[in-house]
Amino acid sequence: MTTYFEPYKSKRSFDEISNQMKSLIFQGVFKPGDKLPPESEIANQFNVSRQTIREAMRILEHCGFITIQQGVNGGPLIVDTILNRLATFFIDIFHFKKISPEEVTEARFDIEKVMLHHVIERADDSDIEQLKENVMRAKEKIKANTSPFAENIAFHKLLARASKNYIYIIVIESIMAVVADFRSEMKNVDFKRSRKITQYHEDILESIMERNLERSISLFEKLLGEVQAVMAAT
Amino acid sequence: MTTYFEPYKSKRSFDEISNQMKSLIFQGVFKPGDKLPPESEIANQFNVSRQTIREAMRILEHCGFITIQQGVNGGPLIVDTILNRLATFFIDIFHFKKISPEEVTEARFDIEKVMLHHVIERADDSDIEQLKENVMRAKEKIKANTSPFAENIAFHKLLARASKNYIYIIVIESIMAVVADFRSEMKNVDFKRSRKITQYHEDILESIMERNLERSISLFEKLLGEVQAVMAAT
DNA sequence: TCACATTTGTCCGTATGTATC
DNA sequence: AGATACATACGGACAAATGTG
Repeated sequence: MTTYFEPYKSKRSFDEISNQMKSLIFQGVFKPGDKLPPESEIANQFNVSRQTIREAMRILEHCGFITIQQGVNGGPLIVDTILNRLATFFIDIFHFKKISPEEVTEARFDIEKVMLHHVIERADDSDIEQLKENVMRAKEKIKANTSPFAENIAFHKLLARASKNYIYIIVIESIMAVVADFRSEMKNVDFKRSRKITQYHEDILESIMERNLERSISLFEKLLGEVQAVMAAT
Repeated sequence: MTTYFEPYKSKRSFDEISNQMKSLIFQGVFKPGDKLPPESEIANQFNVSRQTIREAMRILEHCGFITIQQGVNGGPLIVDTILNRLATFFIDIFHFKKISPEEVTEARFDIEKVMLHHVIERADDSDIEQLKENVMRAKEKIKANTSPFAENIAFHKLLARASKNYIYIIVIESIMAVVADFRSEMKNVDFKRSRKITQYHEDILESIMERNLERSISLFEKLLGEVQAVMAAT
């Protein structure tokens, strides 16, 4: 039995309002960078109280569609932080369900390896350039005796972008957020391993520039071993 | 420059409160099924107004940690609908970023195929049983001349569970939500193709029971062709 | 069936904090 | 530095929903 009619009004006003605003954003009526009127005026326009608007704002804020600033010329600002929100959502699931690092590493490398097929095919000059810069910055950090961890994480996000498939971007971005979260709980930093990982990244980049799928896959497998060792040290 | 000290109090009270409650849930102090005190009492305990608590509740609700009921014996109830929330999040991204169905299908089958390695290895009797029931229900629907679409979607979610890796469960659950959302926007239902898809599912299940990886992969590729045809008809 | 108690949903008015000009 | 405009927060009130006697 399917329903044919939408209810005249959803149960709660703030749900109705946040949904309406969401669909305006989807339609492109509001775009990132646009400023919304202050709470009080939105309340007037919808003919509801400010409290109701505030609860709707909490929802939109949590979805990554708006941020809110206090003070003169403040108020709700349309933004696009939806990927960040998704990443924190993944981290929440991870804490809640107590997923093991081994599980994450397994799926992550599975997925990255199939993704690599598309990267080898579709990476353009801009992707290569960004990957080069990433490896360069990582090597500089190593020289300065600081950890290249952030760059090593970013390398995989850049790979996902080079696949030109947004699903991979979403998934890898989320998984790497979990990986970073794990690492942030680790006490000791293993510099030797970080250096090895950066070295593999450089080699993988080279194999991508050669469009050499076999080599890149086998390098990825070696990288996996290194990462497993790091994750096991948790 | 890293920060060493947390601020005594985060900027906004409702953020502080929702974060505190989140971590209590992570620690297992509150478990699904538990009932929280009514808003007014929570407000008293935190020594803030009811309005502040309501905004914190909006956040927790949106994260999938609580639902709220009105009336006597109502109030906030701890639940675990986090996967549903994640799925709707994916759908939002999908609408916002206007991802094409082709992109989804490509990544989906890439990922499902690597996942299949683990399914073949790890599927236990309970998984097989559930998959059997799923295919049976789909075939019954076809006999009754109704669409087995819901069952066909569920088949892939069951496969993910059989992989015994929670990352796959999360990812496939989310992607299939997007696929279902797509389909819900489609006008015409192609019964012939639905029937073929269910037939492939039955064959794939058989190959899993045989622990025959090669056969299951090749069946998956044929299934991909069928699904691509359906998605192209959007 | 009806009244009642409890709890969320919504409103108004007001005060305080904060960022900008 | 002071005025302005905005979000944050408080308290009290009533309406609507929902289970109970």
